[in-house]
Amino acid sequence: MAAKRVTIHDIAKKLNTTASTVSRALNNHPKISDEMIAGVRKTAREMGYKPNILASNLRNGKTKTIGLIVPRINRYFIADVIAGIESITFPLGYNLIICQSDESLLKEKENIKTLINNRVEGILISLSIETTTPFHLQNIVEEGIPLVQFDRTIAEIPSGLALNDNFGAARQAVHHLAAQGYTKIAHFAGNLNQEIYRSRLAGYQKALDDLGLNRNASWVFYNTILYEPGVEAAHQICAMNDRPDAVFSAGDLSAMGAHATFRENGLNIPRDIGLCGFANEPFTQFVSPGITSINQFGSLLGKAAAEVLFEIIASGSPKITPMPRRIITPELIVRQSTTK
Amino acid sequence: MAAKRVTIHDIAKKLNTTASTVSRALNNHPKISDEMIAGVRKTAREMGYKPNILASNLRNGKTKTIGLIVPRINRYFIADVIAGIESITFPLGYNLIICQSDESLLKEKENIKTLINNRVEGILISLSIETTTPFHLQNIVEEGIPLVQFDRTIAEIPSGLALNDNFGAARQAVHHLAAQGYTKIAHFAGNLNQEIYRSRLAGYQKALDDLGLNRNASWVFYNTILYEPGVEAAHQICAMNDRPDAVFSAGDLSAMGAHATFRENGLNIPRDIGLCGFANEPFTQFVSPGITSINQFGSLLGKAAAEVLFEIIASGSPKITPMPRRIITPELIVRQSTTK
DNA sequence: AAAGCCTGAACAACCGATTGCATATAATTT
DNA sequence: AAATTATATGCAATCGGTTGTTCAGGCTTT
Repeated sequence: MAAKRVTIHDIAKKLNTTASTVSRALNNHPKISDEMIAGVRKTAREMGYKPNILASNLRNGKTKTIGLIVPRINRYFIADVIAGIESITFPLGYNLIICQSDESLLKEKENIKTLINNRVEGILISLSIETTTPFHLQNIVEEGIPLVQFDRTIAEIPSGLALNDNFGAARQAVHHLAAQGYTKIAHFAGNLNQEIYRSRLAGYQKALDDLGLNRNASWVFYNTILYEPGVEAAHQICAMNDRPDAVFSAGDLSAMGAHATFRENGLNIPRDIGLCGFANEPFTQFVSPGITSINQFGSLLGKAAAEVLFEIIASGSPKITPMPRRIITPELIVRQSTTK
Repeated sequence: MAAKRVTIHDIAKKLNTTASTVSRALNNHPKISDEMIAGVRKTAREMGYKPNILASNLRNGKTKTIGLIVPRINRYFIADVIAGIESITFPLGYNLIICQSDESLLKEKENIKTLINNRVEGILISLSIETTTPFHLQNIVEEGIPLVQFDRTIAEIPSGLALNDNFGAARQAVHHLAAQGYTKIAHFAGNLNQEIYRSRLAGYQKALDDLGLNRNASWVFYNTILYEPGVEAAHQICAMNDRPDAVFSAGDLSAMGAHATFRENGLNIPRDIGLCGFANEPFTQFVSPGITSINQFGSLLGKAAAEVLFEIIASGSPKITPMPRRIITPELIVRQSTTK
């Protein structure tokens, strides 16, 4: 059983030729006779030859490997993104090394070191929540490794980008709420260290301005994307004198927390209060009333990120001007929670 | 700018020594003087030396790479499993090559070929839905590559295993339903080509027998794990004269379809009909009433699978008797849908 | 028929790290 | 002081492909 791997030298010996000829024959080199090619092919098959990709890569200075760093794999959205990335890299013969930063800057740095040591030909990264400076990313660029940030990104570094149009999507969501007759719109924001949540907040604010609606500072709740903070914020809203009549949340989980809390407090969704989430998690369609949300097309985002990376790789230099970027337009999925 | 990678030869030249000494120094070989070690370390750092893992692996005949084949990455459960696997492999310095079979036997075969060509040191696989014969897996074993199946498995092949106790969990769920006073229990089964769904069905049947309850053949619905089939089956149930008073589904999505359909038809859950799913998808806790389900501990399963693989690898032979296996005990999460 | 050209294959170096064996120098023993 | 042993390093082969250069033999050209 696999006692010993067959090499091109073994094939060469059997055919009384040399390894170089076998190598060229297997690669359809033009200067090898057709009979030789056929013969090598045949015995290679008979002997169960499998090329050693390591040796080939060592010689060629390639690794055919892409590194991927994500905060955590077990989120629906991220899993979808990974699926999209894989669908691009695998057919091209590239391997994917997947690392989790566990939302820790320290682990993210370690991951980067590992990937550099593994001589990956490119790195795809969605930043940890603790990442607010780009210094460790600088290492990647200095090593000459093509870099693409996706979803959670930071600006002060030259890299490819694959992003959702968070600003536009947020703006669209608020416009939708207004079109449904809601005028006092609150926002559950995320951690403003992160670009994506700043963009969603900005989109929300821009829409209010567009519409001439009131920007009430006490209607914006920060760090409110998980379930419990959503419950908490909803309680506060219920207790307000001048209560908002709609919530646009930067995350579905907090929207879900609010959903449950509003109903417990006897508020009817969508009549008394409208509710819109972000991410289109599967549960948004199953609860009753269904929660309007924003589909991020994770798989598309993953594909876009991988494509941008291969663009950079193909260019031969890790630094092109301008660095390529791809913006995915999310889709507003309207459900009962916002349709009066 | 990474113009050129620093090698041990470069370090050797700078120190007027040889590559072998540098190599030994970096590996703390006992016969190298402390000053030499310190000196090499220092200049290595100064020159920005990064070991070329490819060359090292080629020389050692190792690849430090594990292959993973899953039907599809974008399911919550699978993502969780991958996270678990990664948490074991990464700290050990192993890379993961992740492949998706897209539920296709053909792609699964291709994936296996790719992984063998990549000289992975082990393969973790959860089978595609089309896979009913083990012939292609046989190739892996013949190549001497340690193999572990997890979640979706097939019996007729010697391999490590990491499984949920589907039989026991199903049985427990039905016992729970009976304890709540339900006596006419239906089952939504999956595709019986797959061991996991056969086990769940068997656990269901065993529980009925344990309890002396009626095994009514028309109360078992096959290929009913997705949403739409769940809706369909629920309609059929509503139309029955002798209607079941509870459903144990082998999947959460079909349970969700039934949940919606029963309510549309004016049935009260849990009073008129009990409902239990399988997988503990996030939405089961958010809908109202919450759906009792079975938590599969994907992350634990992934860790178990990886650990079993490393056991086999450590044994030095891909075939040990008996092949190691690990059974994860899922947990019944009781919610309102089954508590009268 | 001699010179030149083509074609196809062999030779050998190389990618970068590892390691068994040989060896020079220093340290120890008698 | 000569012989033995230790210690630290150098040498060279190796892992398995790849590729620039060389070379042998047959074919064409004039």
